[in-house]
Amino acid sequence: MMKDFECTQESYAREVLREKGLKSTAQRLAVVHVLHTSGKSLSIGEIHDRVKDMLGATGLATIYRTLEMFEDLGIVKRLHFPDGRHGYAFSQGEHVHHMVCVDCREVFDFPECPVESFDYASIEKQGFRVKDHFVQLFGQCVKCAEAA
Amino acid sequence: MMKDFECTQESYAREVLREKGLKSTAQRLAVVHVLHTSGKSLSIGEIHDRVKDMLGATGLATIYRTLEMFEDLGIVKRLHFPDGRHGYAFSQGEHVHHMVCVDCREVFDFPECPVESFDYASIEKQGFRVKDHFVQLFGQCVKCAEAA
DNA sequence: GGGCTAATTGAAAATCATTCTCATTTGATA
DNA sequence: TATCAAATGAGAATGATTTTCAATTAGCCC
Repeated sequence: MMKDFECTQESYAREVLREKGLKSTAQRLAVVHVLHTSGKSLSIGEIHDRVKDMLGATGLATIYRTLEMFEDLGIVKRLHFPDGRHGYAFSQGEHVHHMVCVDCREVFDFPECPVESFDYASIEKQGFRVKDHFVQLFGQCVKCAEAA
Repeated sequence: MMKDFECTQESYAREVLREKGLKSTAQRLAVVHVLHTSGKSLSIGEIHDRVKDMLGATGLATIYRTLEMFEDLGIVKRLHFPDGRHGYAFSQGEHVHHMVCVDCREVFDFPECPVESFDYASIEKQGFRVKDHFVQLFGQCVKCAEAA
């Protein structure tokens, strides 16, 4: 049973999945849909709930499996919150960092990478080879600032 | 019972604790000692094991409580690994970021902050007020590169 | 369109991580 | 040294994540 909530992001996901020989299941597309339409980052539980709203009974394990796979594929980005919890946000594969409103958890992208232009000289002097980086800004968005 | 494994880092911790009216217990100082002497970041379980080696029976909950407190006090830094696990590393309060060897988990500091010099203009145009940031580099250290 | 097959899923159990509770112990202060 | 709030240990409780396995389904070939 394949629902018709198709949009650009879902087509993109289908594409990536097919390239890797993975199946475009209703559950996987629903996860993309939920993340994409929400605008803000969501917890596993929130994603699970919304997918259940769309599809009916859905296993929590499937959500975990899907998100892990999507993270590997670069379709979603896992965010680390200061309190240790995780959030997930849609991400179309480009190199983007995120700033998260600590109040409403909405996610804003910023495409300029502060680390990319950074001079690694002192680090590489120590022989450390940088392969990846994680950057995330925390703060308050306009709406939450006004509400306060 | 107060063991005598005192060093600069433990004195520093004592200081911070006293300033806040908190007690310098054997367990707390042992956590500082373990993190400081290890050089690399440790998981909660590793810290627990090493503290037990020093002090004998110690509750895991105490380790959790201590690390949370130390993080608030700026004495330890919690690291987020790509696989979702957490590591803890000693940090003497200054603004420092970390690069972590993904093989041996050793932690290296880099005091220059790539985000500090970053131009927030495009972000602040959106009204987002940045309050904090998390930056972490992943890569391979000399030793692990040579071993490979 | 129907059948085949490997990939995927749901449900529940298992595991692992974290927090809570509360009786007991201990560090700091006088 | 006595006092007392703060801190601890042990284990239970909770929460998060992973595993297992039988049942289902997407993608493919005809």
